[in-house]
Amino acid sequence: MRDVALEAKVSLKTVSRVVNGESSVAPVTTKQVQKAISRLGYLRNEHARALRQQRVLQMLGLVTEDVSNPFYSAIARGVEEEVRDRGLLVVAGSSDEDPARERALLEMLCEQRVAGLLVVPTRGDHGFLAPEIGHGTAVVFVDRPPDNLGADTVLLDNFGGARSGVEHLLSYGHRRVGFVGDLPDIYTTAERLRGYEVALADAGIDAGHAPVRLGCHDSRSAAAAVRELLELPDPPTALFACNNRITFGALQCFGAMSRPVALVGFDDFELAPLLSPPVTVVSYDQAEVGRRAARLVCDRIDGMNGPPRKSVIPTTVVARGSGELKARQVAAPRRRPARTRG
Amino acid sequence: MRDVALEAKVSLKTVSRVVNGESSVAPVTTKQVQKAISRLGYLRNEHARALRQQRVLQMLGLVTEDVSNPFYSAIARGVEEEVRDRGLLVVAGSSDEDPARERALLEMLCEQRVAGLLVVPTRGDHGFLAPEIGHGTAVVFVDRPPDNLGADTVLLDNFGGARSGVEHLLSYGHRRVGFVGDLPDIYTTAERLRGYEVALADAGIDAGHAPVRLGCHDSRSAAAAVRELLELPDPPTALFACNNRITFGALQCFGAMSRPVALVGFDDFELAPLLSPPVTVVSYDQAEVGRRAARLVCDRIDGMNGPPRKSVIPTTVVARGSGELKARQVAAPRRRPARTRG
DNA sequence: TTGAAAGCGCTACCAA
DNA sequence: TTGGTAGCGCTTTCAA
Repeated sequence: MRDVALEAKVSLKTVSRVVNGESSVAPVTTKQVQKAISRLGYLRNEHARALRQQRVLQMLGLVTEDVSNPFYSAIARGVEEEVRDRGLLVVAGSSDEDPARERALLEMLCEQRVAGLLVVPTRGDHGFLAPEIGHGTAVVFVDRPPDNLGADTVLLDNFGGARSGVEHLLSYGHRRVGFVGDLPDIYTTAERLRGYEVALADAGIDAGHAPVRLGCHDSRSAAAAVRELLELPDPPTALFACNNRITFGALQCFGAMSRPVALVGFDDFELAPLLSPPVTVVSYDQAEVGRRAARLVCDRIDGMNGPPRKSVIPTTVVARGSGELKARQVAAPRRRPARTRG
Repeated sequence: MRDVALEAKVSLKTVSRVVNGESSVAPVTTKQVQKAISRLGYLRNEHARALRQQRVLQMLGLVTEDVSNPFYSAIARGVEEEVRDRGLLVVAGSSDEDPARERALLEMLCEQRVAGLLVVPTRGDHGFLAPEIGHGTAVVFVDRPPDNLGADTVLLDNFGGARSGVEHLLSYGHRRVGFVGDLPDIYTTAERLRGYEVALADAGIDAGHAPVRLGCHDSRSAAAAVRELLELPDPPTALFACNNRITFGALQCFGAMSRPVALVGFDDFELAPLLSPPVTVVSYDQAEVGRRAARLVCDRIDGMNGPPRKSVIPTTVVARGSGELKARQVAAPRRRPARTRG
């Protein structure tokens, strides 16, 4: 900026005024300065601006489990759409469900003085964010509530969605409905499992002895778990898949079977209508999760005070075929012996 | 930091030394300072650091067409993995193929003084980046080369991949192979179309009259284009889909047909093996695109000079079923009249 | 081992 | 309409 001032033969302050589009500059001077700017390829330094103005960076931090998982990248997209007009950029990082990595990311983002933070929290305590929130950083928790911390939160209707999905299966005559999910210490898994159990209980089915497999974090392990369930002495005729990865695992497993059992999965995905049978899912507006979180965080940036707010995104069952197979249509699976015994 | 100094009853400089882990501080002093830091919840200000040190922000900017497209989010993931250990964060933005929006994003990122820029360029001139590159910003172009600018580039083997994919189809006896793609002013489309044409020409087929449909940017329009091709008087018995969106469109269209034509698509996707028939694709390591681009940009950040480099990611044909239908197996499609005529 | 002072690039404030 | 000066929070340099 100093160089520009020299080049244009005006004062530093005048250049500053031109760069910031202040009105009180003579058109001739403005021209001169702009010429000097483009001659020198000058670009104003946001650090110095932010420092002087006691401002934060025009960025939002977004920490999810994995930026390449479609669920999270849809959220990222929603956030971006919502804050585009405010000139905010989005810094996205993947925690890989590792609390240490998540904390490292969040602390880096705080040091960079981002305007706000959107977090899909891993398990464990997030109390370390309390001082930041105290210092004015806007923090919103997404998809899972924070442990040990009061902060704005956007959640899905996990319980209601899972319950409706399972009820949907029950309404087609199934009595033996399996559940496959990730670790139950993940909030969404626990809530969906609860929805499943309540749906069973309401139908007079003993949820205590229901065919449940947990701890599946990828489609491979989910496929193995599904196979296990289908090889039980009294195998389920229908399956509830707790998230998109589990659904993919179940589909992998079905690929090897002559006839699939009924299936409803939590999370919609682009190719669901193209599979055979097309996959019935518990669906919701994924980008809206991001948009709503961004709105909450912007409110706080704009100075809104008050107690933590909670926003819940509704879900709907989208029937496509896989969830409408009737219990009596589903063949009692051929009792294939496990490979090791074969 | 001043407050911490007062609280710990030491000088500003001593606090700075502790914060930066410099060795020349007495252990007792260090303890005191650390206590004061945690009491006050102090966090150092990266703006002031960057300003004083004439440093750039510890961030990489990544501008793609759409962060929620799996192809681009896989790249983002690759970039993140590669730079994680260097403590770099990734700011990701979507251009939506709009040159103005892309330019706005890139200029914001430059103003924020990011350490480097990774760009999947839209059509149009990128000469406006030349001064930035001159000022030392590391820029790498990804997936498409820059117009009118010398810069490091990571590309796929678009030509070779498409050619192999089409040759694969030809080897199953097809003589009438369709091509559906996006606008040909997108570099990847043009290269893949060229690969298609060369493969046809090498097989003695007149590429000039081949069934080609371009300008499809989403799966909807791709599905319409595929339908058009299949309703031609002399319809193709095989189809080459120019990218993942086109492939999805073709699959949508096939869903309504009794028997699909042979299909090979550029870009692999998670559910490809689960469709019926499983989808044969031209595949490559998506995350490696991001990793390699990140390596190039880091080299430049580390001061490497020299002429622009180009890195080409190899592709392979992954045969799964849809691309191995023989020409004589594919039924001459029933000549369904167009809806308006029906 | 510790501290004082200068200055990074910019804008707020006051003066002309 | 313009310009000078101070200072944002930090690190660098030099001195004690």
